Amino acid sequence: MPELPEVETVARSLEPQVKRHFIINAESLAPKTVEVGQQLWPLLPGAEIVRIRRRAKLLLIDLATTNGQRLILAFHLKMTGRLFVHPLGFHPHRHTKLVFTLGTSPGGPAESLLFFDDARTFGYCRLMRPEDLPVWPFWNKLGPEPLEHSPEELAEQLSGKKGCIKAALLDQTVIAGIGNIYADESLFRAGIRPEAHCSALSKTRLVRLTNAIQAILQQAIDECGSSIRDYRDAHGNAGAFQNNFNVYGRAGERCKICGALLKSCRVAGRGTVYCSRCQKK
DNA sequence: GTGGCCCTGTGA
DNA sequence: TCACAGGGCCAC
Repeated sequence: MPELPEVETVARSLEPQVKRHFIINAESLAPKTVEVGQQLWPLLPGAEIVRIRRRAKLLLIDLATTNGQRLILAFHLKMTGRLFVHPLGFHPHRHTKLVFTLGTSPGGPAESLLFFDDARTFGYCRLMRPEDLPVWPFWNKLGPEPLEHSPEELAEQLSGKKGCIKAALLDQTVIAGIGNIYADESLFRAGIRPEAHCSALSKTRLVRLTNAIQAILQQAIDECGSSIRDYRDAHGNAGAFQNNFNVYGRAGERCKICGALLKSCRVAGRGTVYCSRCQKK
């Protein structure tokens, strides 16, 4: 569920709570959650949290160890991953995968707890050195950030692709950070059918689409993301953008623009909702 | 290209 | 009870 706006919101809400804090202890309650980097785990105690940032749907925690080495904790929240800061004494529950004990000096005392919870266990974390990032295939292949390039540049990314436009939007190597919700919402706003072939779309329509992507992602960030059921920011607050959905989750309801019944189908293996009157191939 | 897999909570 | 939700990866 967390897509670009949700991960951005988590990063923004997490940073003021943990930046310049030190990891006193790092405990993994579910070994599979740490996909890569268990051998670096002993370096975590004493490490300072320098920065929280986002790339695509990844949340990155930049760390400086006691001997000045840099480390990166990369989280993919997938559908149900959450990062929360809790007061000391807060107990892990059945979905808690990682517990970081934090303090404001390297040797303690402990002052707060950072939990990584994940009900569906699709999420993961990788502990890496900075030089490991560019040789991580997933990272290496990520496409451009949709809010850091012009609509024309993003349209160019989509223009040569084979297959349907929704599959291209979900492909993280084409444009990074878009998932099922924002793909459907962007296609609706641009008046394009999800199953339209990229090759059949004019440059004008592709630019209309990339403009829609930018507007929707920015509005979603401004509203702290979309909360369907699981997603919360690092304070536990829900987002508000779900109130603006035109199509996602509204199959069988009326189009807000034309009143037609919204249709659902499967495109690129994902549940897809669209308006057959407002959206053309 | 599609479909299965990972996994659990939800709702019909 | 069971379909469904879905990001990324993999086999086909």
